[in-house]
Amino acid sequence: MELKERIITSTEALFCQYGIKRMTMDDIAKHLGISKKTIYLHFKDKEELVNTVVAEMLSREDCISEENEAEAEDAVKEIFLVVTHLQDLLSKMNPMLFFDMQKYHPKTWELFRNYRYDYVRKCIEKNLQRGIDEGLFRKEINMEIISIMRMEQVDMIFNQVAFAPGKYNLSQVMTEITEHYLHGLCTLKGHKLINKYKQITEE
DNA sequence: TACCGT
DNA sequence: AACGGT
Repeated sequence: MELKERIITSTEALFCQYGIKRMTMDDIAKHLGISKKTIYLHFKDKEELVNTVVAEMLSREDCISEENEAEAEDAVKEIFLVVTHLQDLLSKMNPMLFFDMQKYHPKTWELFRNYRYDYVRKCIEKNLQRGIDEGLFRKEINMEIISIMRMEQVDMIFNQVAFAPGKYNLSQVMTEITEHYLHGLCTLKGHKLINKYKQITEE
């Protein structure tokens, strides 16, 4: 693997484990067994490194979303796949990553926000249309409003005021909120699938 | 690696 | 004092 790629990959792993702030450029260099100077040969400053790492993670998410869409036999299943993937992702990530981004890297945070409002919302709308076409989601819904609501729901999971971290874990909150979302969305035909996939997931 | 500026 | 940057 090329050195620049190695720097990105290794930094991503460190950020996921410890957050951004706690990882100094010295730490990153040490973990790679290279000198700081070498990092600065490929990245102008820490800001640029952070940006590149996050952009890489987001572009990987694009691919996974497309895979989920193709693999799922219907729109309800697609939501289950997305949630499972998100839970897996979150379990490997230190939430500090998000807070550090917000607090110390506003440019990167904006990239992240834009991604959510452009790409993620398109995915949600596509899923809604799919579910309607398949007769699984109620066709009366306003897709724009519901897609925005769904994104806000996912944001809420991180709201530490609403969901005290010690009291609930992210997976549990995510599962509960998703189930509630599906119940408001589905037709009778869709509800049967919720129960079917729920049982499979619980096993 | 040592060093400087913030 | 600690950390980004040289």
